[in-house]
Amino acid sequence: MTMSEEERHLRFEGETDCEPAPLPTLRHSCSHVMAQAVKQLFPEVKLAIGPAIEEGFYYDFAKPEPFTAEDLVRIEQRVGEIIRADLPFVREEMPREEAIRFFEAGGEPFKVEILKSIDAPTVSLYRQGDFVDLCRGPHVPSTSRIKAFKLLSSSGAYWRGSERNPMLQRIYGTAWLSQGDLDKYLWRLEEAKKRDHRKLGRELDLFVFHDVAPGAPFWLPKGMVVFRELERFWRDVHDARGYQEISTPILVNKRLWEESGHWEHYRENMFLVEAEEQTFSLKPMNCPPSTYVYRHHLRSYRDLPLRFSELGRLHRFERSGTLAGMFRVRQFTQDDAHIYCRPDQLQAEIIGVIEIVQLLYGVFGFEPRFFLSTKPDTAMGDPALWEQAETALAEALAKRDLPHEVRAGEGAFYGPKIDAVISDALGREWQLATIQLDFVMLPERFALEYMDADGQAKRPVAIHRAIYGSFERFVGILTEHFAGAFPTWLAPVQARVLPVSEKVAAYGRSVFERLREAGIRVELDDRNEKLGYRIREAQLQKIPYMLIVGARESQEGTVSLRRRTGEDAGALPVDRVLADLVAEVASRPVTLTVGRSS
RNA sequence: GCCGGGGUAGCUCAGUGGCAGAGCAAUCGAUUCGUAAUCGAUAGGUCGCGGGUUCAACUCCCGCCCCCGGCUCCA
Repeated sequence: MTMSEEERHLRFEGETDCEPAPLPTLRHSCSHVMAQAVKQLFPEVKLAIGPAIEEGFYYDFAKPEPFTAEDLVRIEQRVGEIIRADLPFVREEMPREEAIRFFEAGGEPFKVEILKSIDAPTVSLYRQGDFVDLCRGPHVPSTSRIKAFKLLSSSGAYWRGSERNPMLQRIYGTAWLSQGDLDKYLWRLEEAKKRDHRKLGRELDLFVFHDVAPGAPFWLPKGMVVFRELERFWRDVHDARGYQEISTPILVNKRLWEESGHWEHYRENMFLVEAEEQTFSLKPMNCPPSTYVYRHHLRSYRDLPLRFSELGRLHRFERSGTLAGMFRVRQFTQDDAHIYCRPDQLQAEIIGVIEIVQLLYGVFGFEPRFFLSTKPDTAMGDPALWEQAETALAEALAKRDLPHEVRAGEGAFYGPKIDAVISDALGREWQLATIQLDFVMLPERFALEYMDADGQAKRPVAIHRAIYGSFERFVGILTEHFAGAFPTWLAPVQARVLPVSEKVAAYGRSVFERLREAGIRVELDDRNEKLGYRIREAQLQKIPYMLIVGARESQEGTVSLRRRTGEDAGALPVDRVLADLVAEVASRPVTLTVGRSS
C-alpha cells in the first residue's frame, strides 16, 4: 500500500507514477524536463527512471562517464530554457507491444526492460516537445509550471537498486512550489552542513575519528561528559523501573553464535579473533549473551518479568563505503535491555517501555511517532502468539493515547516490533527506539524456560529494546539537533567565569571555586586577553552561561550574567546564580533558565 | 563493496616537475582591558602510506589506506 516512488516506476503498478499531489507531480515533471535537457546535451545517454522523492527528484542515465559539475550547470541552464519554452505535457496511450517497438527503435533498452516486465495491455507515454518518456503521470500541464528548481548533485546508482546490475549516473534535483520554499530548503541544506556533528565534534572537542580506527570514535573529555550525563539519566530512569543492569562479555566464542543462528545469518558482519586455535567474535549484539544471565537460575513464573539492561559495547563489520561519522560506526554502545516475561505480561511490559521512550525523549523536546511492524512472510513461531503480540503492541500504544502507523509485514522473523521516529530541529527524521518482541530467537534457540504455576515448564517471551539506540548515533543526532548548544545539564562546560582584568582575578577565582564545589562544570578564563575576545571564545564553545566579574561585581558579591544566546541578564547575586544553576541542571530543561524571574 | 571527489602545519585552505605557503590556533613578549577577535615576535611539515618514472616528485604513473557525496548494505 505504501509504495516508494522508485517502486512505482519500476513495477509500473498503481494508478500513477508519483503521488498525485501538487508537489510530487511538479517534481516528477521536473525530472522529465531534466531528462529532456540531458538527452539534448548528451544524445547518446540511455534513460533509466526518474521518480519524485522525499525532497526532490532524480533521474538515472546510462552514460560511460560521470556527469561533471560543469555538466550540471549546462543541464540546469537547458532545463531553464525548456521551462521558458512552455511546452505542454501530452499524454499518449499505446499497446504495450507497440511501446516496446517504439523504445527499441529509440534505442532505450531500460524502457524496453521495464515494459517487458509488466503485463498491462496498454501503456501511457508523456511527451513534452521532442522528449517522450514511458510514464503513468500525472504531470503539470506544461513545463512553465515549474517555477523553482535546482540541480543538486550527481552520483553513481545501480540499475534497479541491485549492486549486481550496471551502475548508472544519477542526477539529483529539487523543485518547490515557490522560490521561497526552494530558498528555505536550500537554507536547511546549508544549515545541516554547518551543524555537521563531525565538524562540531572536532570544534567543540567532543570526539574525533582517526584512520587507525575506521568507524570508531575517540571520545574526548568533553564528549565523554555528554556521554556520561546521558548514561546517568538513563540509569536513573531504569533503576527506578525495576531494571537490573548486567554486563556480558564482548569477546565470545563462536559456539554461542552458532547456537543463536548469527553464525549462519550474520557472520559477514562480525569481527573474528583467533586465539589458541579457537574462533571468537566481538559481539555484534547483546541478546545471545544475555540469555546466559537468564539461565543462571531456574526461573519461576513468580520471577517474571526479568528486566536485564545492558550498556553493551558492540562491534559490527560495516562495509567501508557505508561508514558515516557517528551515524554509521563499527563500534558502538547500545542502550540495550532484554525483558523476559510471560505472554500475559506482554502488554504491561510494552507500556512500561513506551513510558520510558516518552520520558527519555521528552527531555530533549522530541515527540516520537510510532510504527508497528507486523508479521512478515518469513515469520517463525506460533501464529496465535503473533496475533496476541500484535494486539498487545497496538493496545499498549492505544492505552497511552499514541497513534501509530502500521508497516505491514515489516516485522522481524522472530516477532513484531514498534519503532519510534523523531524529527530534529531541521525536520530530519531519525529512527531511534525499537521494541521488538521475540518468540523464537532467544526463547527457542536457547531453550529458555520458567516453571509455571501449574508445574509445567513454559517458554517466556523476550522483548529486545533500545531507547537511544546507540550512544554514538544519539550524541551525533543531539549535536546536530542543538547545533552544539547542549542543554545545560548536558553541556560539557556549564559556566565560565570571566574576570574583566587581573585586578579582579581573586574574586573571579572565588566565584569559580564556589560553583565548582557545588558540582557545576565551571571554568575560569583569566587569560591575559581582552574581555571581548574571551566572550567570543566562550560563545563559540556554546557555553550556556558566562559570568563576568569586574570591580562592581566584586564589591557587591554579584556576577554579570551573559547567556550564550547573547542576552545580557545584568548583575545578579552569586547565590542566586548558583541556586538557579543547580536547579536547572537537576530539572534538565532544554532552555536556559538561570536569572529568569520566577 | 561499487561510482565519483578528496587527503599539504592542531584547524580552514592555497600551491606546483626545480628551496613548502597563508589565516586562525599554539608559544614568548608587550598591553590590564566591561559583553563576539589588542599589538609584535617565534615556532610548527614523512605534503595519507608504499612502490615506480625522472638529474630532480608534494606535483606524473601504479597499488593500498582513510575521509566526503551517493548507490548497495543495515538478518
